[in-house]
Amino acid sequence: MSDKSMEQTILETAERLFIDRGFSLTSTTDIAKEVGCNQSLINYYFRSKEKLFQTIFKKKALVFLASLREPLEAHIPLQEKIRVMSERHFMTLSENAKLPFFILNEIHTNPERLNVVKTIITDILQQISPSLNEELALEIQEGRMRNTTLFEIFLTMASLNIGVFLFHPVLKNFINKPNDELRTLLLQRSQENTRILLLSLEP
Amino acid sequence: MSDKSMEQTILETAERLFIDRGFSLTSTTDIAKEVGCNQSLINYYFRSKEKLFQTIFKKKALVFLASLREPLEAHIPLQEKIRVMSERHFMTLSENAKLPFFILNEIHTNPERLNVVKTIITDILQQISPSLNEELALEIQEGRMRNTTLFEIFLTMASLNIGVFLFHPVLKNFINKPNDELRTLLLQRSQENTRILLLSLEP
DNA sequence: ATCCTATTTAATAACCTTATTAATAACTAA
DNA sequence: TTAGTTATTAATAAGGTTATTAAATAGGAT
Repeated sequence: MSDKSMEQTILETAERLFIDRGFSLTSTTDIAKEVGCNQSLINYYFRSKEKLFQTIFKKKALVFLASLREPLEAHIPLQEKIRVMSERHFMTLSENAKLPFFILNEIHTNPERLNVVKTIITDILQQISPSLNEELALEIQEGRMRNTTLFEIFLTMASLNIGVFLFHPVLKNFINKPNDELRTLLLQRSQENTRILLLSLEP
Repeated sequence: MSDKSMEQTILETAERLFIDRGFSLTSTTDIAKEVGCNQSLINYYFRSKEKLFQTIFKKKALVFLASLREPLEAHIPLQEKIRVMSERHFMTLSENAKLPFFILNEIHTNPERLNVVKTIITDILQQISPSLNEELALEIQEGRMRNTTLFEIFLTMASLNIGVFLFHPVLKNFINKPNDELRTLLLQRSQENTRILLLSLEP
């Protein structure tokens, strides 16, 4: 039972509850009840509910954006890079299906949280945006791609990929299929989203 | 001051606060404070916070899906119908930019709320789905459209259009432009989304 | 065993919540 | 004016929230 430290157990339980119900609907009492410990133990280890949450939020924001951090093979065409990015993006989301809503929700209820996300995104952009922008400019100039911006490409990708997971609770109710078929449908949607994204870039 | 009835004032204030902060982060005390009346007046008129909320939620769910209820000209090609739907959809969203998150959030925190939305969607589908499905089948058969489903078309449309508004708080931070330029960008995005949607249907 | 430290619990202060009750105030009709 | 509604407020019950304090317990080193 205590092969995992209490601190770790609290952290993991808090993670689960925060992601499921959000910051404001998760009380430290709930977490303690779930862990099976005294409520004050949470303050003992993490000082405050807010601090505990911040730890988790940062971590999850990183996971949420992880797919965009992974380096891309340098010598493949831009189109291929975008395909890889979109597929990776969708993959990370399938493995963390609850994150899109969680992140969006917490930013919405407390705009301060945006700073964490902003830092991560800015960081990523500094890494990849210069070279991608250059490649994009070339593709456009050579007439191999539509005149567009990295911003638009990311927005399309994010909208298509995140959409599936945000609407999941609603969609589930309109697709009366067993869970494993739903997973197949999900993978198909990754393909379809990538297809649409690339299509949108054609000149 | 009391040219509007107290009941109406409470309703409108509750509407605003609920949409901004959600059900759980809006207390009846907050509403009363904002209205400038006693907290128990809210229960006097609406019996409970829950009932007050339900009234508002139903109304807003209808608005949220209103664009899909508007009838389509019967004799235009399916492609044109889809274009009109997408543009209308985006338009309703721009006029109710906070609704996508509001609806999604409330469904998430209380899945019971899904029933309201489900009823409305089922209703809409019964109205439009048979004829659209027939037209779609024909277009596919004649090789004028890719083999797809109404479900996928709606999912793509919703993802692209709703995405813009869900990410708005984040996007605003990365576009350092004045608000009126932002509005222009928004309209452009409607065009772009429609373009992508129709592109995705080409054979 | 004892002391020391780290962990855990119990008790509680100082809030904030919603719904109910009873007491006023305002208005309306006879 | 008076009686009867309707609208509004004050007071409060019953519960929930987080953070703090002090007390209890456990484990290890001496």
